[in-house]
Amino acid sequence: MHIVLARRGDGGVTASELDAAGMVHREVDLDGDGLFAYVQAHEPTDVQADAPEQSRPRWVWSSTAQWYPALLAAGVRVERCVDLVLSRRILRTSVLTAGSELAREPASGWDSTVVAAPQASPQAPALFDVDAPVVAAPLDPVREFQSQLAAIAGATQPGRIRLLLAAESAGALVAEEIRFMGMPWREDVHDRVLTEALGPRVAFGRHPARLEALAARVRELLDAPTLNPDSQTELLAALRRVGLDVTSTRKWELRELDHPVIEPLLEYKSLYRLFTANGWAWLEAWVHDGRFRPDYVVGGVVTGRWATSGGGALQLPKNIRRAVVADDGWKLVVADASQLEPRVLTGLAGDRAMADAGRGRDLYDAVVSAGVVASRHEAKVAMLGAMYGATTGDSARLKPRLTRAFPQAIALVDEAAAEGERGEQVVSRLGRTSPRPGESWREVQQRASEPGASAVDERRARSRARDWGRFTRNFVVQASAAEWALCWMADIRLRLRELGDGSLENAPHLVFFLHDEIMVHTPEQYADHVAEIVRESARTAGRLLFGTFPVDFPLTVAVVDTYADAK
DNA sequence: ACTGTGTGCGCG
DNA sequence: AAAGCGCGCACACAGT
Repeated sequence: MHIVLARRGDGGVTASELDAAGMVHREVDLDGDGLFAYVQAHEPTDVQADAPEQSRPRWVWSSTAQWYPALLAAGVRVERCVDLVLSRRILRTSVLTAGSELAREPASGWDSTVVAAPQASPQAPALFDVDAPVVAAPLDPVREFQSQLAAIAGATQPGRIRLLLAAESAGALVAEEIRFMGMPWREDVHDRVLTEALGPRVAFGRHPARLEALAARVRELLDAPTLNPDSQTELLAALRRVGLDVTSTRKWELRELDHPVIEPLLEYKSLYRLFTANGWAWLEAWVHDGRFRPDYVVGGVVTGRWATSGGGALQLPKNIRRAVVADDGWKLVVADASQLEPRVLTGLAGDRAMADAGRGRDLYDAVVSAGVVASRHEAKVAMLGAMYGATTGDSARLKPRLTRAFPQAIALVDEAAAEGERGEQVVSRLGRTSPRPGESWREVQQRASEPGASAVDERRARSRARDWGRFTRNFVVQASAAEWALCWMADIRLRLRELGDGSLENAPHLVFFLHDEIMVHTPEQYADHVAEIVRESARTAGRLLFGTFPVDFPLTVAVVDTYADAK
């Protein structure tokens, strides 16, 4: 059953209970507290956990980021939802629903809705702020949902798009639950890591001693007493002045140089990065009461990957992962999918040879064993290059061998690239569709095809076309991998509810997600069970995306006290 | 003082 | 080796 929640002008909420055809058969008016009680009453409890499917509601709301934090703060979890804003974005851009009224209607408030995440004080999510309009225009979520149902029903492959929307919405629930619970973060450990590397903390605006010492050493060795080593321009000039033939200050270029300044300079850059990106300022801004609360943006990347806004949760450097420590009596279960993208490509292409090669073992080792390339490193470079569209170097050189060994898989990405070069859209496994190239792209292509086109015009057009082709080549794989990860995580979330008392606070719950990796914070006694769930959910995700096609998705699973020990 | 762009580097 | 995909963030610097 679907229940649509809508805020009324008077600050209350109307719950519209829909029948199987999507028509309203009952409306209930609720105030703030009444909403919590109403939602709680409709959620399956432990006792009803195996109640029939129909009895479990799917909450339909404008956006999960808008509605769910207050429910969580009130102690109410929901099992399933429809996030209308996220769903609409998919439906309006997918080629599977391109013919629907929803896709053809002009943009409305539903498209411009800013899905504001609760900010400022994440540990105390605001309860319903009745004065804050959810959206600018009065939008009717019942009507919107019905319109989306119609679009799905008319889709060329409704099952796929339906699964995608369910996964996207489940992801939105996970993102809010992660934000609500937070990732366990030991401020004292983080401080120790920083102090060991940089020296003791100093006042705001100053640089720690170790950083200052390295900067002084660099100035001395470059004979540049006023050099600001953070200035790329100044640094490049100073390096050239001492006779170093460099074109940039990137570390992989510096690393190749033979000069006494290189070592302290590289160390300076590394420590400076730690200091600015994940130093004490970051700690103060993002960690409170022993929890880091990532600010995920679900579907924030065109491919459907999550993005973050602030906090940099997707870029936590390895050297500070020591600060992620399970609570006393708890464990972290960290799992990542091994070689997710090439395995997803295997499923997309239905490439039996590749599926057989990778079954139950490291895929890159398998490519070596098959005699395709000589080393694991080569296998990895060749595979990634094929998916990213490498044109030079070892990767491009090895590609023909990969093509001979796995013709179907390589043909799939080559075809995606060719479609992109023609300005066409490409589609993920479940229906997420790449954007059309922009106006300027089309103009460049158009100009090159006209009679008076110059060689420069043609070269530019070819170059831009190839650029876009590399994007669409990667899109089909990355977007489908993101779908696998969403299905994986959504299934983990549902299974975890069956452990412990089913609450978030006292039972295993997700605390981190990173493209192909998840982390569960769990009471110690459930850790092994959680590890098993995580593996089982990977099998489920594979079946959801690829049915009976025998591609498997092995995981690396670690039960640890600190994230740093996970790999 | 504010905004946009380029550079560099962290992650997958 | 550091190119071939997708990001966010911090800083320097140039424009206003």
